[in-house]
Amino acid sequence: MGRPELHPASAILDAARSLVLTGGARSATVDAIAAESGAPKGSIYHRFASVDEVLTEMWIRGVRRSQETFMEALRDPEPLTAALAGGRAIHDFASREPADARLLAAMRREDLVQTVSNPRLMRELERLNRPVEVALRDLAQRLFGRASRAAVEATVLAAVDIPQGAIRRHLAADTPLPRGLCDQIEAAARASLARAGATVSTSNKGSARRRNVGDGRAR
Amino acid sequence: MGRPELHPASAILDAARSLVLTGGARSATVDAIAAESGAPKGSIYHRFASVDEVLTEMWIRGVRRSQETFMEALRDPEPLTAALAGGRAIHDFASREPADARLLAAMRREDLVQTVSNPRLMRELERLNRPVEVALRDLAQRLFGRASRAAVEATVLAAVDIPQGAIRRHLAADTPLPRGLCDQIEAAARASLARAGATVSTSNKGSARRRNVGDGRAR
DNA sequence: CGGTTTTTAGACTAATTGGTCTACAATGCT
DNA sequence: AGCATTGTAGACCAATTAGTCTAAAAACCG
Repeated sequence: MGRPELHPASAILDAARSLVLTGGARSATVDAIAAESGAPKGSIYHRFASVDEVLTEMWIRGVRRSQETFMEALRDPEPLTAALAGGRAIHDFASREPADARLLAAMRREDLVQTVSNPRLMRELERLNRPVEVALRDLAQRLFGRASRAAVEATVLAAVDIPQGAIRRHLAADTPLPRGLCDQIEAAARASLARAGATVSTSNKGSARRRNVGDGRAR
Repeated sequence: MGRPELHPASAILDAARSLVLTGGARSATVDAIAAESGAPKGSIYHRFASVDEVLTEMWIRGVRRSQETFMEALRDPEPLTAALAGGRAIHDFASREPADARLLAAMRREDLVQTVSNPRLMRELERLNRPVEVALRDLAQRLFGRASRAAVEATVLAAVDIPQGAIRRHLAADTPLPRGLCDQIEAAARASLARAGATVSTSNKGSARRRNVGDGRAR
């Protein structure tokens, strides 16, 4: 029913993403998005209430896409395997979807929260990461036998922060990920967890046994 | 000689940085910088040719500051110690200079290069990282006995990417770095280097001996 | 003091930007 | 065909933005 769309929302988001990637967040104006996508301003405002919404939806789309495989990886029954698979999922997503991965490396949630006014999008931004946080909490519990702040932090470090740090420079430079990086990420994540095992345990006064993260001596 | 300055350049850069940190790159307009710093537009344009120059100088200042201690750390005669000290320097800089560290976590060089027109600043942006690259190349040579692409990549991963990845989330959220993070970074960096030792060596057909990075078996 | 230099101060202009509005084109339905 | 619906198209407007310009303030110097 109705006229078929010539410039789908996804194409507009793609154009916005392309602009952000090549010219920074400041260059993604409505006119620039219109020029880049070929869609007239009318069509853009027909789908989105404002530029902020375009940018926010663009970012949310990228996060959702990246979360899919990551969450899947975390479901592995063996917690250490799950943590390392999470890192691998982040690495692989960067190879498979470079545009979205580069976007997530270039923009942070914090950059959007300030400007968004639409309450629906605000809530969405707030809740977007909840499932991942829950999954990581659960993984921390399985890894360390508890979900204390230190345990969760160590889990996020190994499964998210180290992998993201390892790929970020290559995403920014738009160069392929070096061979062997994946293995180095895994080794780094493994070692950080082992090292955290000691810390988390010592703050535990010895009540609950450590699990699955080695003896806490990194070497 | 001449009227004393009421609004020094550094204060204007501070205001710009504060805006970028709290409202994203889009919110750092001349008027906003003027309001934030208290300096009138005239004073801003008296010192800087354009907003782009303000943002670029602001970023360059932050990079310079962060490079100082990092380069110092890399000078350690023992290469493995130097690499780990580099990571520690990045970690410590984030605690000591949170504003600049947060800025560097929020903005990338790539976001500036596109918009800068001043040739002096363009060259400065290009050369800014050279000394660090040279030092890292040298460190790779000392660590792996060569400065192949793989060796340099592994060195940068351990000394820069992993530490930066470990602190980025905390900088974005403006929360203090967790206790024990520094040790976990060190363990991760150490393991990534050990793992890279194997890769770098196998691509070497066995001619030059590995040095200083363990036997290449992470565990 | 009068002259010079540097900075402040902000009114002003031109361009860009976000956003609105109306006319119309292309489809499905009856 | 006639009508409802959905999307295209871009002229148009108001607000913001970058950047200019002139006047004067505040220091130093001889």
